Parts: sequence; structure tokens; C-alpha cells
Amino acid sequence: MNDITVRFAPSPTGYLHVGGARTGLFNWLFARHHGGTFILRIEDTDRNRSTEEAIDQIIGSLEWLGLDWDVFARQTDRIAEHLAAAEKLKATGHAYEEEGALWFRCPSEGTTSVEDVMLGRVDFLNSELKDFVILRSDRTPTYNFACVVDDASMGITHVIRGHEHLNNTPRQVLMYHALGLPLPRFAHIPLILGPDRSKLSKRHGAVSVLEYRERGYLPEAVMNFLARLGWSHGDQEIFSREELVALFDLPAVGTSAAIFDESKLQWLNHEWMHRVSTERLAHLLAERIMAAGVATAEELEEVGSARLGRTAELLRERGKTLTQMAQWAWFVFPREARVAQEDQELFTPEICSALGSLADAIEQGADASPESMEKTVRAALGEAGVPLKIVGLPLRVAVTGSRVGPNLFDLLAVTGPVLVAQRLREVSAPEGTRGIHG
RNA sequence: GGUCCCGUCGUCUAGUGGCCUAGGAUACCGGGCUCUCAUCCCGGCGACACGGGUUCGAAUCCCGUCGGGACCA
Repeated sequence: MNDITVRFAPSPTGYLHVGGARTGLFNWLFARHHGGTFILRIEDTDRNRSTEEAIDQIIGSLEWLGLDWDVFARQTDRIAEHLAAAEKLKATGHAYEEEGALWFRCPSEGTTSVEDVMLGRVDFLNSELKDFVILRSDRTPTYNFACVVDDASMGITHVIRGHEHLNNTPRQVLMYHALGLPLPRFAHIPLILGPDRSKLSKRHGAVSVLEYRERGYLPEAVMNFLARLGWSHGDQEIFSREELVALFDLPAVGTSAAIFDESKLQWLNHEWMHRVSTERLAHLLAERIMAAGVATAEELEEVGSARLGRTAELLRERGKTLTQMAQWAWFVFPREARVAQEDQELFTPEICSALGSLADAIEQGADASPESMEKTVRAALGEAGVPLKIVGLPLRVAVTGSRVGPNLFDLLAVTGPVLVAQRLREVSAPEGTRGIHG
């Protein structure tokens, strides 16, 4: 199993969706696992629907996932070869002209078998296969035909593609025979379905790979998730790219379609956010913070990489996505306290007074370490005779703007004494002078 | 409508005739921890589509039915 060559052949008619991405991933994993060649071939013979933007999107998506290719090809660059093959078919009587188009002649009797790696042998009655067009009247090749010519000429050994192509395969097999070309191995992988069990499409909402980046998912998580849709390795759930390459193979791929369920992706993303380095996490978080308009590049610069790193480490404790973390990260920037309408009720006069004295204590006695914050807060509360139990939540909301999040003192520390004191004053100021936000 | 593929907890799956009164993960529900929670820990709910065979024995093999999907018209 050495000189294995596979290809991923997307049509550049729109963004790369997760179903296509998984097909690309399986091909890539198969090639890398066996030390073979992975070809990216853009199926752009349908010029009316193909766009350069879509090609950029596909490339961007693959790069984001970390799928690299050994060969890049465009089907339109290979038209001469398609035409030559068409001529050959015509010369040998396997194709004929009719109404300007070139038709492939199908036998009307017998059966054509497809040997599929996962499905085994699948038989098709030739009587069901009608003649079909291989060259349109404008002399452009059709998908099925160009695909066969290219796969053969590029030395593709394994055609790994979506299940929806299975019914086209006997036609392709017939063309291989007519052209006198050796057959590749076929492997039709099950489809990814939407929640309504129909083939995943735009109707199902977020299906573009790059959209998952925008929504704060790590490529590691998306790759892991996609790999587990249809493929498995015992009870293992978490796989790094290296493990996937080491373990992936076709026999372990299933035969039934899978539904794309985002809740598991979220869990995986959470897992992966804990597995990447602080540096990488912080970098990605900064990206999301800017994209979401939470803060500017200048403000991030002021916060500094050390503090951003600590913020990222803290927020990943509860965060499911980078985007969610970016929204949370608001509190490290120099902003006024932000209390949602439904949280106003937390700030009773007693609480406000306690928060006011906390502001003083923190301003005077605390530095930006969790230990110092905790010591200072507990001491001040002890003096005031107010338990943390009842000021904890208002304190958290006043400083971070949220009722939920990681450890309170870690949060206060990363926010810093100055900002903490400032927000506590804003929130605890007498009724009428304090701003209502949110 | 024709052809083809598929059918284990809501979802992703393990399972290749006995290890299965079906395992894991996620989701969901309950409890714990805690200032809080969306994290974490513990516990719970929950599936072999159905009917016939084959076999000492079937989730696993065969046939049929039903259901889902894809492709083509």
C-alpha cells in the first residue's frame, strides 16, 4: 500500500461546507496515514457557476483546518485531455454525436459492478443506465466524464467521496472500460445530514467551515468532530491531528449517515481549548475580541500579552467557544461597570454600602494577585460584618457584568485593583447618580 | 416513480455468533463543590425498527416488511 494517491475535488460554486470538508479530511487522512499523495483538484468545468472567490474560500477553509495538499490542479487546465479522451471514445464507437452534444453509449444488457471498499460489491443493471452526455454542445465536458479522465490520468488509486456519487459510479466504471483504463478503488463515505435527516445544506444554517471559525471554534475541535462523524476508534473521543493520521483508515469508516449535532462540537471545543497553549489561545481570543468589536487592537496592546494570557486561561474554564470568551473578556478593558437590567435588583442599599467599602479597601490594600484580592476582600468584609455569601454575586456582577464565570478572586485580580474599585464605586453610587446599562 | 445505500440510547458511536440483563461520549435530569455558573466530580434516564427464519445460542448471518436518505426521471 505505498504509492497511494487520492484527491479532493470540490466544485467552486460556494463556500466549503462541513460535509465537503469531511470528505477532504478523510482523503487527507488516508493519504497521510499511508504516506501517499493528496491532490486538491478544483472541479471548475462548470464555468457559469464557478467563481474565484469560491476557490479562495475552499483554500482558506482547508488551510484553516490544516489540510495541506501535494498537488494543486484545476480541471479547466485539463480540457485538452478531456477532449482527446472524447475523441477516442468517438473513434472507438463508445460515443456518438447527437444534437451537438457527445453522448456515451451504455450497454443495454448485463450488469456493471462497483467494488466499494466499505460497501463491498454493488451491482447495477445496465438496462437502468441510459446513454448520457459527456461533452455539452459548447464542448465542455460534464462532471462524470472529466472526473474519470482526470482520476485516471492523475493516477488516483482511491476515490474517496460522498455517498451521493455511488449511483454515478457504474457510469464511470463503464467509461474506464471504454477508455481501457485501470479502475481505482472506490470508497463512498456516508453523508452528513441536517437535524431533519436530509442532506446537510444551506437550509440547515451554519454549514460553512469558515463560519465555524467566526463562531469561535478551534480547527482542532472541528477536525476532531468531523473525523468522528462516520469514523471511530473504539471508545476514544479526543484525537489530535497526529493521532488521527496514525489511526485513520477506511475499514473503520461506517456506512450509515450521521446527523450534524453541534452540542458535541461545543464539548469538543471546550476540551480543545484546554489542550492548546496559552499563547495560541490568547492569540485566537484577541482575534475574536477584535472581530466582535469588544475592543480595538490598541486596547489589546495596552492590556498586554501577559494579562491577556491570564484572561484567556481563566475564561477557558467555562467557555465553550472563543467568541463566547471574547464577549466575556469585556471586563479587562477600561470600561464603566455594566449591569444588566435584570441584575439591578442585586444592588440593595446594604450591598451598595458593602461594595463601597470594598472599593476603598481594594484601592488601598490590594495588588493584582488573586491571593491579595482574596485577603483584602475577606478582611474588609469581616470588618463590615458582611458574609461573602451575600456580596459575592453582586461583586462579581459589578466587576464582570455577568452572574457566571470562573473563580471570583482570579477575576478580580486580572481586572486589577484600579478597575475593580472604579466599577464598585459606579455601581454603589447613590440611586439616581448611577448609570443604568444594558 | 425507478435504481442504489442505510437502519444500536435524542445525537455521535463500540459491538464482526456466546465476553451484551448491549459499552463509551454528548445532550438531558438530579446531587455535590461554590459568591455564581455554562466548568469540574458523582448519580440517573435512555437504544439493538418490526416479523420470520438459520443456530445449542443472534444486535451480530439470511429473507420479508416498515422507515430514512441519495441519485436519476
